[in-house]
Amino acid sequence: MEFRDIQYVLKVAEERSISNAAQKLFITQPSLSQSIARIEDSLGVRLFDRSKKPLVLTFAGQQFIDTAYQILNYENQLHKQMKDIANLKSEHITLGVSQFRGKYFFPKVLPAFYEKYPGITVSIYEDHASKLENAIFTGDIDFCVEILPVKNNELTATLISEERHLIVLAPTHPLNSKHSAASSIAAYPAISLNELQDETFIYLLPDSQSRIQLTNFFKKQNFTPKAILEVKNMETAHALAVSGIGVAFVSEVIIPYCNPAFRGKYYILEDCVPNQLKLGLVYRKNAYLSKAVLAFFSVVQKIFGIPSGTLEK
Amino acid sequence: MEFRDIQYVLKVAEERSISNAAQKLFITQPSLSQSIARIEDSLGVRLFDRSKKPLVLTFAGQQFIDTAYQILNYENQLHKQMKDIANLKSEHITLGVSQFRGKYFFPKVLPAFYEKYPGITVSIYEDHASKLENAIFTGDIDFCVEILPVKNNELTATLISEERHLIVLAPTHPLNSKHSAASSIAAYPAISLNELQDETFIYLLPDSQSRIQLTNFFKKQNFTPKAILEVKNMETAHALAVSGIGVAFVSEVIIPYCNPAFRGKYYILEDCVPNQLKLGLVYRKNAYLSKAVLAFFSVVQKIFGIPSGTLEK
DNA sequence: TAAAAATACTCCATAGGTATTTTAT
DNA sequence: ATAAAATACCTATGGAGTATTTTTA
Repeated sequence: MEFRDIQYVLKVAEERSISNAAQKLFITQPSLSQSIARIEDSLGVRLFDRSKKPLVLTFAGQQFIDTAYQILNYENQLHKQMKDIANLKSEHITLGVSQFRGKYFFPKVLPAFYEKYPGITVSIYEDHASKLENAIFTGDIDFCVEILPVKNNELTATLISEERHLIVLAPTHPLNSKHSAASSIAAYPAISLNELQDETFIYLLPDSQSRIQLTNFFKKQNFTPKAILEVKNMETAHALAVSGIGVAFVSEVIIPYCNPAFRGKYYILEDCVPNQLKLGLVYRKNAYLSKAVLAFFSVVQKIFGIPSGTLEK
Repeated sequence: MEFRDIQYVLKVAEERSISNAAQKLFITQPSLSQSIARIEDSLGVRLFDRSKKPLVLTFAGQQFIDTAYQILNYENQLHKQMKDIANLKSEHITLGVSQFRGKYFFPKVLPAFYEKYPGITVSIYEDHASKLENAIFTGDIDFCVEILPVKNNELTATLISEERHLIVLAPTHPLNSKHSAASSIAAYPAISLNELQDETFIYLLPDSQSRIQLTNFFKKQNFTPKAILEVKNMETAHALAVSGIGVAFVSEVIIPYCNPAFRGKYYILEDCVPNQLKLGLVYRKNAYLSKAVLAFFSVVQKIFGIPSGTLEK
């Protein structure tokens, strides 16, 4: 029993003639005669009563075509499903992102992605950065969005953007008077570590790239903050800095979303490499990336644009 | 896409290993690898992500097995249906019978048939004998039960029984005194045409075998009834004869079913060939007779027994 | 007797096999 | 280092072909 056999039987039943059916099936009559006989033999029943012309279905034949029709139905459905996936009209991807990042990433990316690939559904897995890489290995997610570099060297990444990380001071901070600070976007004035010698630094958790890279810089510069405060959330750090508790090192992405009344004064940390952190799409080395995942990557890259400037200095 | 392919994919999905699946499928690993690759190529999608061991289904693979499962489901159903028909656990036959005959035939035959072949359903097509033969040609029925011989020579028949046809007189008829007539079953006294010279004959319709054979006999004997009355139904003819309207020529089968209070006196018509009419199962020459029809034939023949005596004298 | 189906045989495409290399843990 | 999958190449089964006979309306 093969799909071909079913199609042959259905066509003969439809035409009530082996010769005519053979024509429609683009095979010869003897070949079709043999096929029908072979099918009947293998099933142990006659499907057609040849003692009449035009030939007629037996009871077994009627039952056969009823069930066979269902089979071809599902076979067609199967092919359609696969074709839709091949053409990216249907698919599903799962991606991980930190709770902090999702707020800025998805509103920027998903509308364009859904517009271009309406059939592809996206599952979002939100967790702390530390857990995302693990989720890749368990297969819970196809990839994740993270600040590079990745910790696990079984992983690799595609760079999608660089975002500046800035020192934020309270609007009332005395240091502001020393600089012509811009409080919003675009070019920020530079500030040096020396100037921040007496400040309380508001740190993120130790496993965040933002903190890792900042403290590595401090070590290289033999700089020790006067005091330290540790919080989980970058937005909390920002808010504390704006209220004058200390200084924080935050991504520029949070500024546009922040109510202007609650913004601080922003500075680029002088001579600091990590003032530009790299955002990447992270996945397993040698991972199979479905067409849908690659489609998502391409949409993300188009939206973020080719990262400008040299990053590896 | 063949059923084999589906089974291969399902087994690999189940085992999460091509090698293990190949073992279970009794083929070699390279052969199965090739098959899976061929299937994926033909569908244009990857079903398995080989970048991990044990390998894992892609989204397309999940969709595939969901639908493929349905297909195999219906394929199994199809094979079961055909097997049941081959084993006579399921089938359907349609048979024709005259309205008169059904009353005596089915109560005798169907209980035993249903007992032996509970899966075979029987459709009954009741019509006048004249229309039954036609129904065979239109395909409305597989065969019919009729008094032989058949009229159409495209048909043939299997003899199942002979039934005596008897002259019936009213219990009050003067002729009874000349014979030691038994009013019930078993041996009946003979009566000659001469004795019936002055009787009114109650005929059935001209196309009934009972009448055809009786009137042929009359012609051969140069006998002409004094008067004729024509009715459609043999039981009506019988009832009229019993009530003294005339004499009728009726099958012995009706006697046991008849209330003894309404029986007549029964005689064998002397020297008359048609006093034994042949009942047969009638079907097209060269007709395909399904196993179920043949099963029905065998049950009928067993119940009626091999017809006794010589019929062709 | 003419059209359809069955039979006899020949051929080749492809599923499956063996041997080996590549890949992943 | 080892177990699994992929690749290369070979073999043989069975579906489709042509030619012919048999059957049925």
